[in-house]
Amino acid sequence: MKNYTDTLRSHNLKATPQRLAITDILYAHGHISIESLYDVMIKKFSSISLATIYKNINLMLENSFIQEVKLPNQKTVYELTKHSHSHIMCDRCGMVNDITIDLNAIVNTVSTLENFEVSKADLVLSGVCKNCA
Amino acid sequence: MKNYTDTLRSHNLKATPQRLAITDILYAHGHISIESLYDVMIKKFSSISLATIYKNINLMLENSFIQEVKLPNQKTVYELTKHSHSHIMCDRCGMVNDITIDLNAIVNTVSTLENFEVSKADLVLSGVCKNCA
DNA sequence: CGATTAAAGGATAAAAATTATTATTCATTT
DNA sequence: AAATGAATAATAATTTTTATCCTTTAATCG
Repeated sequence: MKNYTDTLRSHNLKATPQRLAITDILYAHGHISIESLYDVMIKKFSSISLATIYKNINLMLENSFIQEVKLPNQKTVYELTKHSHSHIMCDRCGMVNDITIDLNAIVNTVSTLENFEVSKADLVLSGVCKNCA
Repeated sequence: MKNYTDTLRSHNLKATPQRLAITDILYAHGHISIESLYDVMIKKFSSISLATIYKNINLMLENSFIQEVKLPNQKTVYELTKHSHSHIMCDRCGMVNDITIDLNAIVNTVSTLENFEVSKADLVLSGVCKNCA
C-alpha cells in the first residue's frame, strides 16, 4: 500500500494519522461519500468528529489533492486527483468507476461553435453495470 | 408566453398559481437554483413558504416534469424537461446554457468496451463564456 | 354555477448537512 | 527535547431540506 505522507506534505498538508487514513480509504475505495468515509473512519478513530472529515475534505479539495464527483440522484463522492477522466455509475448497485474517454473532439467543436473556452469536462454515464445486468 | 396549465395537468399536477409561476420562471431563466427560485417567487407571493418551493420541485422531479442539473462547485439548478442535451457553464459569471452534442459514439464505445449498459449521459463543460473572455 | 373532496399552500418544527469556534493535543522544525 | 503553528475533538451555530398540522383552493360532478 502506498504511503501518502510525502504526497500530503507536498500539498502543504501535515501528515496526521487521520489524513493518512483518509487517503488510504480514498485509495482503497476509489470513490466515497462523506457519510461513508465517516463510517469507515469512526472504526479506526472512535472519537473522530464529523467536522474533522469535512475540514479535511475541504482542505484537500482546495489543494487539489482530491476532487469531488457530483452524481445524478446520489450523494457527491470524492476521489484522489489523477489524470482527467470520466465516470460510469450503476443505477442499481451505485458502483462508480473511472473511464478514459477522449473528449477532445467534443471540446474543440464546442469551443469554436459556441465561442466558449472549455477548461474542464465532467461526464457521468449512468446505466446498469455488468454485474447487475 | 406559453401557458403551462395543461402540461402540469398532464403530469398529474394541479395547476396552482404558484406552480404556474414556477414553470414560467423556469422557462424564462432556463436554469435556476432553489435559492434563486425562492427569491423570485417571494416577489409575486409575499407569503410563500420555502417548503412549498421544495415540495413542488421534488414533485415535479418525480413526475419528470423538470430535471436537476448538478454543477461542479455550484448549487444544483433545475430546468424544464426537454430533449436530451448537455450543458456549458461559465466559471466567471455562472451562466449555464444547453448545448446539443451527439454522444452516441461515446455511449456505444463504453457500452461494448466496459460491458456497461448506458442509459443516460450527463455532461457539463465548464470554462469561460464569450462575454467573460 | 355551488357543493364536495382530494390535494396544495403556509407556518412552523424537526431533521440533516455543513460550517464555525475554542480549548487541547500533536506534527514538524530547530 | 522544546517551541510553535497547525490539527483534532467537542460543541455550538448555520444552512439546507423534510415533515407535520391546519387552512385554503383547484378540480370534479351534480
